[in-house]
Amino acid sequence: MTPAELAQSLHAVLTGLVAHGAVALSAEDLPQEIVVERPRQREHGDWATNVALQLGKKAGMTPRDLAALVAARLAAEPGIAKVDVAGPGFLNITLEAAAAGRLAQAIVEAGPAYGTNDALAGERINLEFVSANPTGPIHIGGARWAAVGDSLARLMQACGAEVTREYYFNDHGAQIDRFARSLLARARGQEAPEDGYGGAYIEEIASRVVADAVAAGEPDPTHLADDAAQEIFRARGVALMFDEIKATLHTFGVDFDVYYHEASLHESGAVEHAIARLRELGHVYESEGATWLRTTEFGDDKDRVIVKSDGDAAYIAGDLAYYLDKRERGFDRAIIMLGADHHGYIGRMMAMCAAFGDTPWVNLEILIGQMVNLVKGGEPVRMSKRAGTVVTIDDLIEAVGVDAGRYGLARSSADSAIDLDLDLLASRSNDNPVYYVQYAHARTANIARNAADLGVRREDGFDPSLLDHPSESALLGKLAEFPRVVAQGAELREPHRVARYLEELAGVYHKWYDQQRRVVPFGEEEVSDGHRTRLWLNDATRTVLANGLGLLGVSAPERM
RNA sequence: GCCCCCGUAGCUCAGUGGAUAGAGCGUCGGACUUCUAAUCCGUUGGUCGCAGGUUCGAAUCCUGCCGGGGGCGCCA
Repeated sequence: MTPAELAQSLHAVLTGLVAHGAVALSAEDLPQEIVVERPRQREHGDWATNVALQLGKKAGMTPRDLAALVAARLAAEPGIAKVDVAGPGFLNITLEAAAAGRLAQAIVEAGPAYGTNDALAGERINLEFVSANPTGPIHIGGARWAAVGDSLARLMQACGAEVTREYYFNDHGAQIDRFARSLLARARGQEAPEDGYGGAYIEEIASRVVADAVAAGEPDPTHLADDAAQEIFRARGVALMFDEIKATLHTFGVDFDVYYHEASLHESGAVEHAIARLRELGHVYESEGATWLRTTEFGDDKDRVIVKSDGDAAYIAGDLAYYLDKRERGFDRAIIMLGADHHGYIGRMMAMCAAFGDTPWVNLEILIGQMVNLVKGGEPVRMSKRAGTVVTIDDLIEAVGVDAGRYGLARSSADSAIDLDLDLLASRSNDNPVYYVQYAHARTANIARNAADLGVRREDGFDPSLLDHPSESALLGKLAEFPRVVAQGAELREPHRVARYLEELAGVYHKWYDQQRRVVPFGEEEVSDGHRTRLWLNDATRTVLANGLGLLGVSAPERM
């Protein structure tokens, strides 16, 4: 019996009480979703609900009296051992071992589907993340969005959404020009320009641009006039840099469905189209030689220039066009993940969304994630793109591997700035919780192998009433929480909840392993239903660990 | 000045109104002749930044302060 099933039973009981006039409430007063949770104290039972506390006042009775009414009826339901009223009016529910234990079989049979739901079924979501400019390798901050964004996409897919992962590829504008000038200068053996980029990768890309051009039978671009040379370095350099970024992300387990070129918005007329649309809607005006969007009408602090007085589109014009394009491509919801340094854009972006007639925070959602600070030897690491002292995803992968890197970045709330201790991560010690979780999975796999060798087969028997040890009850309860974690993680856009849950699950599993060790028969012992049933439980745990790690894009090793 | 995020154990961090606030690491001490000790058990550890408010109940919601981080361009 799962918490969701209990919630249904509770709802049925309450509906019955209302129908019989035992409680002065109408059916609409009942909460849509009755919260059934694990009580903190295990001795309080398997599950608890505060529903009587919530409804007591509305029903004109004390929460305890209401709880007592519910308890009497709920206790009569099959599979429920007892229902207690505690404290101010909590209902503490204890299940019969068999009712709790059947979950093990249900999980194994559901396999990869266990934990999924259809809360977002039919919803088309465009999730834009990373979107780092191709002027250098992706640094540690971008790595955080790669890990968190990809996991969020997986979570929303687990809830039935159709998710498109999108990377907005800025190949247009002043930063790209600086990048091209930096490449050219380096190729000519000159100092990087004042506002340019430094670092070894500039040298590498610059020499590859020259080599590629020569190999293609073109003249050495270093010898061309500045403008022509710079254009070659821009086009080829951006392409090379972007290929590297894609390859790195792929190694990191993150692949995008769409790489959207900013330049294409300007070339295709999408920008003019968006501006024309806004003009039609009456939100555009001309002033001081520039074209403005009246964002203040929709809550922004000031109006925004969309076409500068020199006739060039302002950066936000690209955002306007891009958002409209996403909507016209059929997405119900555009979600954009940005770093904390971009939070100031939220106001204008939401105003822009409203100006198009859409609903802010429904059709457009902006997630802000805080910074990643690096610590090495107890000292903060200063990063500088110009000096080339940037810690990149590649550095991270090299130091700790993909699994530890992704897990380390995804296990903290994006609302918190995190300190990544490079020494700790690089030490490859078991301080890293990813090993704790992965080891639990490897252990389940190992037990399954041993069981198979000794003739313990799931299909030969399953008796859930045998799962009556406290550590088994704890493990079953934790397994039952998984679907709720998935649903909440997706709804709140907080993949870190999955990681935290897995750490808890691994903990109760390791404890069970330590206290039971009875999946495989010892010595002359005959294989019994006890062994088989515990194998079901072992394999159910394995299923959930694998499903959870899958949501984080972290591997679930069979052996460690 | 205005806006956003954070402030919870020595450290890194969980905890979207519920019961005695948790985990890992760290300290100290235990457990491998049987399925992986990358594990487990015990021990140590807290004015949840401060002050008010909301209510049956606040780490959680509201207001004000304090401290840390980030941001407030006809840059991209």
